[in-house]
Amino acid sequence: MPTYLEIAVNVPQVAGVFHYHLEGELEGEIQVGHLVEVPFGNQQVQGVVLRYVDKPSVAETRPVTGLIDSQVVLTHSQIQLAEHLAHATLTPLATCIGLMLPPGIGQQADSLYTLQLKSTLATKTAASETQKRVLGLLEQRGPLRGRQIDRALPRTNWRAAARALIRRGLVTSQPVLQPPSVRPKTVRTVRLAATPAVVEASLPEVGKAGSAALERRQAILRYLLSEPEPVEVPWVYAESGGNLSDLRKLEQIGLVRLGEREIWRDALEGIDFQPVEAPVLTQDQRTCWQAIEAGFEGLANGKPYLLHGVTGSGKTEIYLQAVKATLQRGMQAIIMVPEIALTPQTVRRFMVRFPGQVGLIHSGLSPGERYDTWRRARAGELSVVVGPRSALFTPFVHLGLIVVDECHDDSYYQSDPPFYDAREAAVAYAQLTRSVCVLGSATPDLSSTYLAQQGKWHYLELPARILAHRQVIQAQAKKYELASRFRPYEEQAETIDLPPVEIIDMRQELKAGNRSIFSRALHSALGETLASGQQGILFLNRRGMATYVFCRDCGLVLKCPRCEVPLTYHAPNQALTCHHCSYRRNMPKQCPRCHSQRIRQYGTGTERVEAEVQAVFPAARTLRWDYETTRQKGAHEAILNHFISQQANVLIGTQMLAKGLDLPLVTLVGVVLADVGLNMPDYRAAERTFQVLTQVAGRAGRSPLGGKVILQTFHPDHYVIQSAAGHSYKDFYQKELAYRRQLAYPPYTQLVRLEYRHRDPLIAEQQANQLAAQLHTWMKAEGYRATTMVGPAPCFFTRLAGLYRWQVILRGPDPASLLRGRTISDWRIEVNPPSLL
DNA sequence: AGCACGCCGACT
DNA sequence: GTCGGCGTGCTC
Repeated sequence: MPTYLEIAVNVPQVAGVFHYHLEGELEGEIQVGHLVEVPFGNQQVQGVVLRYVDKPSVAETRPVTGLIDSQVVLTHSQIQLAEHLAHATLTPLATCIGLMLPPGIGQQADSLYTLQLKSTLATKTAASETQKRVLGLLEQRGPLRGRQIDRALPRTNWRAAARALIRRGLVTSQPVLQPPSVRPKTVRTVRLAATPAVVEASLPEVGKAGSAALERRQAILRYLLSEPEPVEVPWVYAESGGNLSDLRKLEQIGLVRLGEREIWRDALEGIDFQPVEAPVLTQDQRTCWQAIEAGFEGLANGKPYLLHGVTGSGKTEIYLQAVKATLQRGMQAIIMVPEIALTPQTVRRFMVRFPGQVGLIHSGLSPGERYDTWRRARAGELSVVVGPRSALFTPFVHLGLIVVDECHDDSYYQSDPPFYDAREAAVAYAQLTRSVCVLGSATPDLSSTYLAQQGKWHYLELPARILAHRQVIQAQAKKYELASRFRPYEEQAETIDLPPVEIIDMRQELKAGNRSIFSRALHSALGETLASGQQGILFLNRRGMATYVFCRDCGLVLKCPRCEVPLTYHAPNQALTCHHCSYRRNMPKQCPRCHSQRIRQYGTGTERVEAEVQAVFPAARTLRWDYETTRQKGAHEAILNHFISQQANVLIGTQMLAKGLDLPLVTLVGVVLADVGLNMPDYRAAERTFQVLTQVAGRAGRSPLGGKVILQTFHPDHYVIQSAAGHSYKDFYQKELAYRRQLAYPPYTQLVRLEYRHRDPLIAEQQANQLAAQLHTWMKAEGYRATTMVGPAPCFFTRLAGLYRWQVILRGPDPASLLRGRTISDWRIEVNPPSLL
């Protein structure tokens, strides 16, 4: 009776699982989680063993043909997580498993195409253009793999042509499966292979008398006589002056044996950190910590903790306590951060507190380094991993804690296939592994807070801004010869209020004849800041860069009469379009409300702001921090250091400014136009604007110098502007929640977004209409009465990389269930995406 | 009729 | 990803 296995094959298009049996020497060797090689159709492919089965689902199973890595690649919990993701995101299981393998391990099947000898003649009789191109390519470059031909002949259906050639016997194809492209790094070692007495006796005979080789080999042997363990060969070379050919010669004689030892490629190697003691917690922190500590005792009921704490309230210290508790229990921790480059300060605190136990994952790692971090975690050599969303897939066997720092950040959502939300996955994974899960933010997503309010998550709050310990503050105050604006907070810490926010009505500025992008208030505040040697930040909401149309006199924004979504201005034909329903109209000559002529599109970039600052304050040293200036590796850190070391005094930037940076000497934050983001045609536009304004306002006044925020807007009464200016999350939450309920958007419904891309706008539109009709049929047939369809309509960013985009949105209690089990090829399907642009 | 090509479904 | 089966449209 053979052993049967259920295996997920690594073929991205294949959703199902398949049954195989074991035979020969593999019997008894293969475990759940192993990466194996199996036949699949005509090909050899990789597969992951999911479970043993008693009865295969088919009469005839085929055998597993090889074991690719002797260690398992997935833990049992990871297999469960992959299954959860496949279900929740409508993604094939094999694709979800692919997320969990470090890059380089997973290899997909391919074919090697070889030209047959009679080809020269055949080239002439080839029927089609594509066939001729395939033959020509093979003639020129010899046998090629499918992926190489893909690169040489993009956007051709060369596979069909190749198939015809194979049928005619002009070309042969042979299935190939490449071995993993990453392997453990090893170093050569050497040890004595004979007894010391034998070695001593052989010393005079290991080379020609008087030769340099003899001396070198003798030195090698003498050194090895003093070393009982195998020694890495570079040491031997350094000690003896010998080389590899000497070692080979000695091995031939039988005096030494060469071996190999695995070594880790460690990106943190050579960096020394002094361990730092944990500070005493404040009362608020203690309360939060006690609740989380109960989770470690199994009292969390599997519910995650939402840690809501204003900027600088000490959330990281709570995470550090949780990590400490995890390690004390012999378990491991995953710390997710939005983007390492933007949060160097947070990352450093983990490395300093737990020296030698922390692994970092970031985009700068080589595949080999990433693979080694993954292997060290699997081998139990690391206990803490800090990284972006992919850090969740670290193969820890005894996971005890998952932290999601700045959990409101959109980078936790992978917006390319396979689409998944690392926050949702983290919560699910914590439940599967019975780990404690802590999600922290100063501005949690509405949906997260809603879950906490419903009692489905635990809610913890850190309301006070604790910026530093008393001694630090007093030292700073002394340095700047100032009376501190901090107040004592409990015994050890000091607190400071969030900075005051001044709302500037830009309509009044225009009426007063000020047409500059700076209001008079911002102009004078910036002048004062520069004059007193302090630093300022000017923030632009780049997402709002899309050109919408509004009236400079009354603030009216032109919206779609059907969708209540701002219309978007398109320069080429001067038309306005709704990106939800395709409504179009011409650009009006005057404002429909106040009949002012001053109605036009709006958009401003960082370059323009920088130029403006320099024009008004020629002595200002400006620094731009945006997509353009941070493309180079290490640019984030360079810009940050430049600013922190006061080589610049005005930092002009976009979203990145809102991430958890600690810039202590910033006393002024100017938001050039607070409402741009509000007018994006997206149900979360208000939420995102509130989050970014709150976060950026939190950058000001983090030192004894204090600080203030100036918020320029055309909508001074808008609830987002008002709540952000008042630092009132609760006000915003309540108002926004009411809107969501009214408009049936999350958290009251779930969404599925289906997107189609094509070079030809007409084909994209046709496909969208066709799918919409199909969805209607399914919804009707299966009684999806509470589910509504929005669209089809062109996406907000209509054209991306030369492709036209159309979308259909499904909104209802569980729209994903309508699509589960169906295949909709060529469409990108997202479940609960954070944005509908 | 014979061939190429596109589409679809199966692959354990 | 490959393959076979099928329908369509072109050429002989």
